[in-house]
Amino acid sequence: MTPKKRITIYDIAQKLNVTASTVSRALSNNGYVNDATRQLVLQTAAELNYKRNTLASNLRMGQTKTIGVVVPRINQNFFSNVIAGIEDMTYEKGYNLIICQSDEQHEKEIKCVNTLINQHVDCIVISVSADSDNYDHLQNVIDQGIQLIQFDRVAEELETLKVINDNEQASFEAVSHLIKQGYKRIALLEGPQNLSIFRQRKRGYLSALEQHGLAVDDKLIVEKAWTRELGAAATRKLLGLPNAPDAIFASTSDFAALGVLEVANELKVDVPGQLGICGYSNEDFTEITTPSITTIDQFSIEIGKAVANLFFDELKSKSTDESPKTINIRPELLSRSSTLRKK
Amino acid sequence: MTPKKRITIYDIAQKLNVTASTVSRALSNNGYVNDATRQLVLQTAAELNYKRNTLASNLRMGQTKTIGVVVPRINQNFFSNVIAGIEDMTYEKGYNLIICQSDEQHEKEIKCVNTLINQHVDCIVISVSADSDNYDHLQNVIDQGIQLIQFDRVAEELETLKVINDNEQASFEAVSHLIKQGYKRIALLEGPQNLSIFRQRKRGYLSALEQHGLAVDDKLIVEKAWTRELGAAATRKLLGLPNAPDAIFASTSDFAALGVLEVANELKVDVPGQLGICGYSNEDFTEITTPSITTIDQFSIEIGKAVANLFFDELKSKSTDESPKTINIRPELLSRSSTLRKK
DNA sequence: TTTCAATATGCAATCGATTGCAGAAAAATA
DNA sequence: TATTTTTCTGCAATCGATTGCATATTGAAA
Repeated sequence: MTPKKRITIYDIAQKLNVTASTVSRALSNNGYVNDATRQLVLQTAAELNYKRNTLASNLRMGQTKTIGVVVPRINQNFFSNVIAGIEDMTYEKGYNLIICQSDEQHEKEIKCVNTLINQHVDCIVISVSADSDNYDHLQNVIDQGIQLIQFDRVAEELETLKVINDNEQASFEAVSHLIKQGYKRIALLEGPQNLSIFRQRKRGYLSALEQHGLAVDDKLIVEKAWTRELGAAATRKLLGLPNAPDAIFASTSDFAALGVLEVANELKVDVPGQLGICGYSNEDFTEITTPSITTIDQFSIEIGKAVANLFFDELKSKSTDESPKTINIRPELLSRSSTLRKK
Repeated sequence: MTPKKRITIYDIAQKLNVTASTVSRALSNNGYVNDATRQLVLQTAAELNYKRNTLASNLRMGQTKTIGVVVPRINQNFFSNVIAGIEDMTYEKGYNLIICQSDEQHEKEIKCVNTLINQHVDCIVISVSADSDNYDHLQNVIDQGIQLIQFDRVAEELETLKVINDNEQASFEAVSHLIKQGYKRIALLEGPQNLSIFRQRKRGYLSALEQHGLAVDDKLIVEKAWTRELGAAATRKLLGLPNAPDAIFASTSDFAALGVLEVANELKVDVPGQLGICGYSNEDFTEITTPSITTIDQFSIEIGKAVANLFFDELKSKSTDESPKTINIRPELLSRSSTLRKK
């Protein structure tokens, strides 16, 4: 790779015996330029294969038309769908996405956010990592005057734009559904309680039990069971209890639910007959397993679109006085075979 | 959002009664700076919450420490894993990734590439979209002096660094495996033949048949069946033939294989007894289906790492004379239940 | 013909960080 | 003490695009 000299507006200017100002105006279609001159510039630019240096332009304009996205995992269905949703809306408007992965690590999340700040992105979109409990880095984003939008896993205490699911409601519905199907001892696989979404899901679980007059049994609540492996391990333990559950609500993720299902199949426990299983987030595979897994659709693509729309709305309005908006996307329970005892 | 004035090195300089040069040297640890001064600068920078403006820095340095990645779909397992692999290696070295999605559209791919060129990324990594057959935009990348690395779906005629799978070999092995399992009429779901990977896979299929003395039946070869839906449709057609196949090699993707399996299950065709199914690329779900699907692991994360390593190697060597390297990652056949007739 | 507005282009500063060169100060050597 | 070397800091240019202001030209209206 010879680091070739790139063509700049000065090269075009020189060739046409005009100044860079004129070339710039012609290219950006800004201000007065003689039509003949403009045509010449455009033509020469094409001939020389000129590419605008976005760095220089952005530096001058103080605006990058770039949105930074920080998610725990790029390759998790929910997140990649949200990203796809964002991309869908921002692409048309000529915005770019820089995508970072926090790997569920607080330290890496901080680094990602700082990089994005340094890159002068116009907006940072984030779903915080599991082991985050300090949000100085996000406060920082705000202090730097960068638009901050949180989605799904949000730090509630920060006053920012947010796009969230009604997790408590969805969780309530899921557990109510299980109860209506005749399940009586419903276990909960819960996520890290420093994340509000998992607190909300637990709340939904508890209030559904209460509303239907079922007692809460702490032995049926398993902490931090949110991977396939942890879901499997939890299931082994739960099914070994003297008074085993007849349903497991994997409020953490479908991956956990998959772990549950696999152990159930292995132990020849009939699903949904002896054990009901409900997951969360409608990963693709939930439809394919035998039996298919009841889960909750979060409308991930819509979340992404909502994020993008929030950003553009805010751009237009510029109103600082109102308190920041929160968009609530209503999730939907998808009842599938893994919980359908009654037809 | 009040677009606040950000702190620059000039602000720090002013506060300490030195020049920006000194501040810059202190912050980047470059050249001579008195130790006391350096400490002061560092401290003041922290106090004022200074963030380096990467745009300005990059403009000056002519290097962005950013790698652009263009893939057809972010949310396809194979690609997100490759990205994860790249990220893994580049993150340590302080490189950023800008990720773009071509949505399998040639036009969008061109736009993505141009944006990345404008952004002055140091390297562009790409797996071309399905409907690409013209590679001027890639030639352009090279002409602009930007390192270009192709992976998986590559334009063979372009002399660039490449990381590929031995598709022909893998395909050959898969079909040989089917033959050894006693399947005699093996259908092929083939991908768009403008992409070399699909041509190679077809070649592997053909040579395996030939080598084992099986005749090629054109009726068993279905064009462009590479989504779940198309795979399903193809299967319906194939199974309706007077002389139906006893195995289907979905060389396009596991999604197509899934479509095949679903139709087989629906029609109560026994898999692997009456019909063998083999997919391609080891998507997560292939392990979960009933029966699990035989497929080919492409070692996607390794591909990503290889890409990153190629880039860094090239950075070091700067040797232009050699012809560009191609790294061949050997894929591996994973035989699972969907093809195991004999134990 | 005079006057004013519209159009076209250039000049020079700006965005923020970096760096070669030069001069000054400090330290090391003769 | 004189001389050389090393360290420290400032000046000013640079990266490439944009834009306010000034000047020049053209055309239209008075």
